[in-house]
Amino acid sequence: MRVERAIKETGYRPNLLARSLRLKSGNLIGLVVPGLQGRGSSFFLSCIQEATYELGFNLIVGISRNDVDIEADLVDNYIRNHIAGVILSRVSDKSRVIEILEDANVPFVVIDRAFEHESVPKVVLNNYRAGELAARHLAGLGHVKIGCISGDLSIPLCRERLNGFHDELARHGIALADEDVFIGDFGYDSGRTGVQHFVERGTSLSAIWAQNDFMAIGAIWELQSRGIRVPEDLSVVGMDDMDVARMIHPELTTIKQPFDDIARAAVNKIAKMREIADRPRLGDDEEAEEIHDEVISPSLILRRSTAATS
Amino acid sequence: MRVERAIKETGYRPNLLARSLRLKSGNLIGLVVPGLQGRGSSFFLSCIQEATYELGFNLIVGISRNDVDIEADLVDNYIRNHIAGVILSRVSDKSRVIEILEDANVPFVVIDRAFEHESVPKVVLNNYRAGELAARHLAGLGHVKIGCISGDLSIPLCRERLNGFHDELARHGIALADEDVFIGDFGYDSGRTGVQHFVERGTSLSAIWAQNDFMAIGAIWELQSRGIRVPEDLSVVGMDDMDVARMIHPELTTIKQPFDDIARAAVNKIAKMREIADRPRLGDDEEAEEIHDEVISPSLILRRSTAATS
DNA sequence: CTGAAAGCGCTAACAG
DNA sequence: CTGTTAGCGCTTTCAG
Repeated sequence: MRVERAIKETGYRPNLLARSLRLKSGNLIGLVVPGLQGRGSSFFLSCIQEATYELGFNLIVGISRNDVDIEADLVDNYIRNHIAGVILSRVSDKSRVIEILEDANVPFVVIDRAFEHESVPKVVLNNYRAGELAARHLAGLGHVKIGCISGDLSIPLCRERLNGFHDELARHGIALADEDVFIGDFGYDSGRTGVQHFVERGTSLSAIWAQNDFMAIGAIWELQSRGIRVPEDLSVVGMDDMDVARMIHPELTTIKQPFDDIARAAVNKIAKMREIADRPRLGDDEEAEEIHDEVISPSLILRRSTAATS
Repeated sequence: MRVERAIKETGYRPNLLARSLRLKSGNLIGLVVPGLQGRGSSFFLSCIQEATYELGFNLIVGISRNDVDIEADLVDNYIRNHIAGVILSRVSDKSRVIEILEDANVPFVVIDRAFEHESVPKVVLNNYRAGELAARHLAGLGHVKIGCISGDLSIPLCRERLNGFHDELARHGIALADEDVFIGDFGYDSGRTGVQHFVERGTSLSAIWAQNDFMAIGAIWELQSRGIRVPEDLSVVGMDDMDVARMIHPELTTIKQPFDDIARAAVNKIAKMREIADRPRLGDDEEAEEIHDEVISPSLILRRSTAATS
């Protein structure tokens, strides 16, 4: 009582480190991403930071640069700092971090990556639905000769997107030929290469869906520099809805990936897992508290890079 | 000796939290940025993360969203986590964080912001030189009617850029009229507004320098949508050399801000300050160990958005 | 050179 | 309800 008043009056700030040491869990949440360049990572990071801050956590950011050793090192470091939880973005199959985290009994969530067999807590976009949305939009505009610039099909996420795209086109009676699918790497340059590929093969596409905005922008760039007008001659749809989607000419029609929802869901999940771990186990029937995967829905953002066939 | 060997063999990982508590300084470096959206923050962040990682630190990222209270709260939180040092990006004049950090005796560096009177450790771009480079390039191409889309002139950094631009033009016998300087806010939209402003006033510019790439891209967008060709009718130079500079049509000639050098210099500076603080003071003549401000040089990146006057 | 002990600032458990 | 105490895991200091 007396001491409490004194605390208020002095404006006392507890030493969080000592607290974390004692509690064996601190106020730090760790994020591991392969890189910050290529994708919408910037906005995404911003959303995660906001979500962590709102829940009173600090965010540690680590970049693995697609190196599983660095990745493991980062996570090891986090654990030794008594991290409260870890958010893993697009971890590779060879990654050891999942078991490291499980061994250390640290809550974690995988985002932006669909594992096939492993059962890990995750928050993912409904990628199949993203493909469907793109296909429905293009088919609705009357296009029948449609191509896709995909990511590597060994990545489940890309496969799902392509499946959704393919299936929805089929429902409209449109076939997606293998030669009309170009495999890119999510970079701007591979969008350009994709168009080069299509043009050189002499295919007469009237619409293209690229599986992210950067490839879509690269595609538009290459089309324009070859005198092919967008959308008059060819429609292009992107994916993600990055800032740049509005900055090019014509503004890019795209499938929006709601990064803010994904970020918030991931942080909330970790907070919940930590809570459950802390709670004293009253009995085995607590098993009902199972953590479910979160699935987030994409949506179509209509701009000016698509048009109806004439 | 014996215990050391045992440590090696067991693969023992020290608890960094306990270590930090004991040492009163940990392996965390904090970064405070106003936001991650608008500017080159993504690449910049990536560089800082890399630099911190190489020196064995973890990076905490905080976003102040231009709110001085959030900013202070973030820094307070860092301090209570025994942060090893803090990198402040573009702190405002009203910011209290500087004194908070000084009171707590925590090493910090200010980047991407030139204070006028305060003497704080900082790593800054030579902004005056950036203006000079843009002016020299444009003047060298034969332009004489040249405009500038600047940032707010109450920000010293913007003033310096404009001064360098103005002075170098003057050296080429070119006057920069007040009405040919538009004040933007570093956002894409204000680049568009700037061009609208110039066009509506009926000024017949043949070249524009925008103080960042986003404004430059907005300007190009607006010019193109009004049927003004870049660079045939009007040359545009940007600043920063963001990824998007290569993604637009025509590719953007710009003044490169070497984020990687700045990031590395900032982290090194903090590491050095911490070292000095730890070192037992042998005498007052140690004052020679003064920390100097680091000044980084910009450079011109030649692409396709500028051309000689015909 | 090795080992024991103190203490960083906190919380949880226990005694008054 | 208040106050004391032990201990989180480390480093540093001081004895042996």
